Amino acid sequence: MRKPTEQSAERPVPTSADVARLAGVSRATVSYVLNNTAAVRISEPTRRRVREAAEELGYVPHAAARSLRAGHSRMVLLPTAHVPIGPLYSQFLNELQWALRALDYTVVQYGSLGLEADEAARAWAELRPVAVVSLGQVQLTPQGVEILKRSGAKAVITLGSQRVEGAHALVMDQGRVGRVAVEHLVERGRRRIGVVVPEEPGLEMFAGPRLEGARQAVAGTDATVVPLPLRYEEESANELAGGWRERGLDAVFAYNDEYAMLLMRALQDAGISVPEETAVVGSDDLLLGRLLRPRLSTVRIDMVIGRHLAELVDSVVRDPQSAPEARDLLASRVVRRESS
Amino acid sequence: MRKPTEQSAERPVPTSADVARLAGVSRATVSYVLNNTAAVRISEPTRRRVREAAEELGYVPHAAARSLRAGHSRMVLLPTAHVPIGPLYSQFLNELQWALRALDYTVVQYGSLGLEADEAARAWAELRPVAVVSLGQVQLTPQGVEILKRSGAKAVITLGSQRVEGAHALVMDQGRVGRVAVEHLVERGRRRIGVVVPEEPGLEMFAGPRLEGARQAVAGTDATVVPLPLRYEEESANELAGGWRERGLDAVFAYNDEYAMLLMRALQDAGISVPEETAVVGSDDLLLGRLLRPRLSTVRIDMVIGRHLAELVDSVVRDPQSAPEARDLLASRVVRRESS
DNA sequence: TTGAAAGCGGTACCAT
DNA sequence: ATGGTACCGCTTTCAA
Repeated sequence: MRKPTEQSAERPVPTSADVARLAGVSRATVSYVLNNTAAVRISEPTRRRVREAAEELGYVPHAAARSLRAGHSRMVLLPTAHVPIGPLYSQFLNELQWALRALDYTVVQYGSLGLEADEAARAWAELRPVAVVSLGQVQLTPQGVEILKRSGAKAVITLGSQRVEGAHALVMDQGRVGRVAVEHLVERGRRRIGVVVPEEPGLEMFAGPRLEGARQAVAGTDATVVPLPLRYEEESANELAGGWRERGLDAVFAYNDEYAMLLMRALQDAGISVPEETAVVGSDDLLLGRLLRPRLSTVRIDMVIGRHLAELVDSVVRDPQSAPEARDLLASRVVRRESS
Repeated sequence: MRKPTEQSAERPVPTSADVARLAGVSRATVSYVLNNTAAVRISEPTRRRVREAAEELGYVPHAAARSLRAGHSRMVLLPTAHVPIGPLYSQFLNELQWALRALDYTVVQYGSLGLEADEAARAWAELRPVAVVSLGQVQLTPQGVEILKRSGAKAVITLGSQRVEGAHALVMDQGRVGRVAVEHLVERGRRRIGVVVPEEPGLEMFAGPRLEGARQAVAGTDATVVPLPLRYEEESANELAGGWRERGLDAVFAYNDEYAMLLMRALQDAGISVPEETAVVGSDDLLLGRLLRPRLSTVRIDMVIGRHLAELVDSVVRDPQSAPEARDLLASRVVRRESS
């Protein structure tokens, strides 16, 4: 039985030298044993003594020292910021982390909320990650990319709507979400189509392209698109629903299912029938949307596969020239239910 | 104009020695200037030359080397895993990160999905964080805590239902959520009270205590509690609703608002009126719950303030004895709407 | 005001 | 089969 933890506060952190001393060998040997270095043969008894010494001391290698010596790390840095993320996104994030760990990378999310683009890039660069995968929550500039690469990052990959010079871009064509939604509404005979644009910060990078896609969908038809600012609050939705008839709208693409549910309720409370008077389409295919009456039509988004992206990261790390500069990885299709 | 990025792949990462050479000074001087070391006076012209050289080379200090030399880091590690997190949680997380950064800590989330408890603790320990704040998504054992402390972590703080020996515990009394919900139902005259227990993995640590709290609420009354396993799928909810009358239940605490919405819809589809025949209470006070008819009653949970926790982390780091060992930081109260 | 040099904790080359 | 040792990038005495 050992003394309680208060004492351990004083006890210095054990190093490989401590392990070596206890095992009666050199630091080199400790390193060989604990890393199973293939190029060198260590006798079984020695191996055991080293392992036991390490165990006894509670030795854990110092990642910083290791990567300092090695001249590189296997850290993949994922910048994060406050974006109201849905199940799609968080599932993807977990897939990605899992897949990267399987490839022996250390995955670290770096909360970068409130940092300026280049300031953030410097902060990341200090950690000398071998790769940075920006999920598009934090804006990355060409200078930022340059800083990272100068600091040894082999791969800088952006996953978002817009491309950044110097970075590998996985274009998630958010515009397509808006386009298929509105194409669907046009096919259903709708002509005056509202498109909800959330006012919450952090959503612009999704909302803008979706609105743009909606506009593309009506180009060459006699339908028109009307942007509809909306806060995610009942009051805001009621206000919007209040002036609905004056705007003469007969359909709305509501950004996503949550905004759609909010707006649909407000419309119904204002006496506007769905889908007869106004059709409603959301996106993300949330389970909750299926519980409404009428059931909510939605755009189902198939996110990039995490494993796929992990492999891309790995291949770019191994050979920066290897991978294509840009790809589109966002399949979207409408799931019609009852609200459209 | 510089050459495109392909070349920079070859260019070695600039070090403080490179800056020193370019500025025509020693590495020591570079360090003094860039860190604004107060104990030493450097002439203004020299400072300028150093700064310009650093700028020109795109120099970014190497965090690992710095903390290796310093013997400590200011990294706070937050283990994360796949828990379907709501807006409450993610807001809290962002508050915490923001507050810690304001206190000059580097906050890093470490995705630990699928790692065993002690395996995870070792992985974290390799990074030599000065503090680990476990949000309860990854189980921490006393051995894990010991490993971390031996590796120099000044503060190991757990935020969860159960306490771990050696760690500072911020007890989030999930039991209380179940207790107030069921107390409310008892007060409203209900006697056979179902408690939804989600079958999704990762939720046990919330679901268990909530059920336990529900049991406490009926102790000493003539009401009873019935655990109801439920998957977050329509089919599962319909099954549960199908056998509802045979169970003779007149109320249900549905774990949270999402499960509540799912179940309430299934109950209504099965011809069971809410709240007349069965009362329903969720938790988290989601906006969407207010859109249903009847409006969903819920338990509003006031999470710990991020800034508060950040200050606790800081004070424990500065003096491990300073802070109280445990506190309860989860206020919960029922918001009655129409479903109960 | 500035520089030389030691040392943080590992790893890997070169001897032995 | 093992040990000695240089070195990774940076900070910080101590001397000049």
